[in-house]
Amino acid sequence: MDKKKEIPDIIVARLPLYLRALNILREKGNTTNSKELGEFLGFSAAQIRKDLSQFGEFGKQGTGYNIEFLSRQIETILNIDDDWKMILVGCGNIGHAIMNYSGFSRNRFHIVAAVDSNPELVGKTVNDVIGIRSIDDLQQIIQTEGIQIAMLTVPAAEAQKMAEKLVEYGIKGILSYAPVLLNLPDDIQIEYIDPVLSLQHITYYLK
Amino acid sequence: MDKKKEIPDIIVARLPLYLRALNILREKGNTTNSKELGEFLGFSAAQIRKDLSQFGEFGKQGTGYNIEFLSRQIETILNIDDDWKMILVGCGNIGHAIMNYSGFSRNRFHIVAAVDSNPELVGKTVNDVIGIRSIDDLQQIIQTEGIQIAMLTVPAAEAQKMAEKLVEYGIKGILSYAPVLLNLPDDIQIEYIDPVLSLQHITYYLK
DNA sequence: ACGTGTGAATTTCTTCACAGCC
DNA sequence: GGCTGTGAAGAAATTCACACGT
Repeated sequence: MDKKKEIPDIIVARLPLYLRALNILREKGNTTNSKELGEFLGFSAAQIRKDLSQFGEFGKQGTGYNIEFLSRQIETILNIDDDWKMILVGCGNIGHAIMNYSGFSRNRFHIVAAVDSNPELVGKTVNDVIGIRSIDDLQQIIQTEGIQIAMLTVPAAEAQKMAEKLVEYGIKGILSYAPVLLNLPDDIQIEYIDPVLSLQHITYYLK
Repeated sequence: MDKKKEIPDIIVARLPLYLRALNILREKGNTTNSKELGEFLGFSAAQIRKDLSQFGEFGKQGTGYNIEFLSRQIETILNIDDDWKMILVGCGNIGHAIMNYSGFSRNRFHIVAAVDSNPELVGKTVNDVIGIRSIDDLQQIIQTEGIQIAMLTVPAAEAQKMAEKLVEYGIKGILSYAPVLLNLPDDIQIEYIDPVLSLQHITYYLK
């Protein structure tokens, strides 16, 4: 969020979509172009070109973009050309679903630890891999494993306090499933997932 | 998406956030103002006023906004002043977590049916309320219950085909958890939830 | 005095259109 | 001929700043 802030966040947010499109287009050949990519994603060809040009010159006139090459470039830009360790904080319903979801590790995001404050859950193993540990071990886990990303699935009332602890222990990015706006230092990256907000957005257009 | 389209979608998308903030500010008094609301959400006071002014004059000079009144107004605008029925399509991990999540019905979004194509799941009851039914009953369920919203949690490869069926049977809004862009008629409202995209956005700013 | 609602100014984002290279 | 990368133009979103009602 420093030298990086030159590039508008709205553009950064589209890069993961480009990547996803490329992963599908890859099956149909080894090059693509801004028109095809745009049609696939519902953006204009010009926007695709402008966006990508912020980061370099990845295409060739007359030819378009080499899919493999462009994918690699975007992965590098997004810092996802290497593995990330994550900790899951809160092992209720959502937490369990997350532990059982293979999509994270398929994309190089690995849940290496899970904690919960409920003593009844501590010690249980989910998915043959992740053993739920006590929240008292939080600091130690984060620091010995060198974890930078947390997924927060605790009740709304506890989210702020827990997020502050995570930051204190060294977490730099939080994906929060709790329906509350977290108030944290500016250098902490936060993303929210709240399906109720999405539904409320949908219903505006219904009826 | 018709007469409504006068108002930019980017503004509509903020209304649910305003509502969420009001629900919390409610505990501290019965009026608020654009400055307080803005600080709470990280928006400018001017933006809050501009946004709300698109829909009416909800505030009073010198006083601000009555929280109860404003909440009701926003609920009406978003069409969430009444209950909505939803169907859950796909009862795997995410589907199960959704059935067990009370946040939907707390916000007047009720899962009234759940279907899956896996015969082993059909007949099972989750959360004492929802019995999983066969995907063959999809059309009949949607039409007899008059359901307009679906939550789609099937594998990526099946999402497009399933979404088309849902639309054919009368669904108007889809909240999709599948990591694929759905290609559907313009009058169908779609929102996506994909935590991997959120993580890839976070990592851009890390390291 | 306080704080809304709103035109006007400003900033940001998107599209246009074309020179230049494959 | 096809398609990129990019200044310039255009559109959209945000902020400013203030008249006006309470």
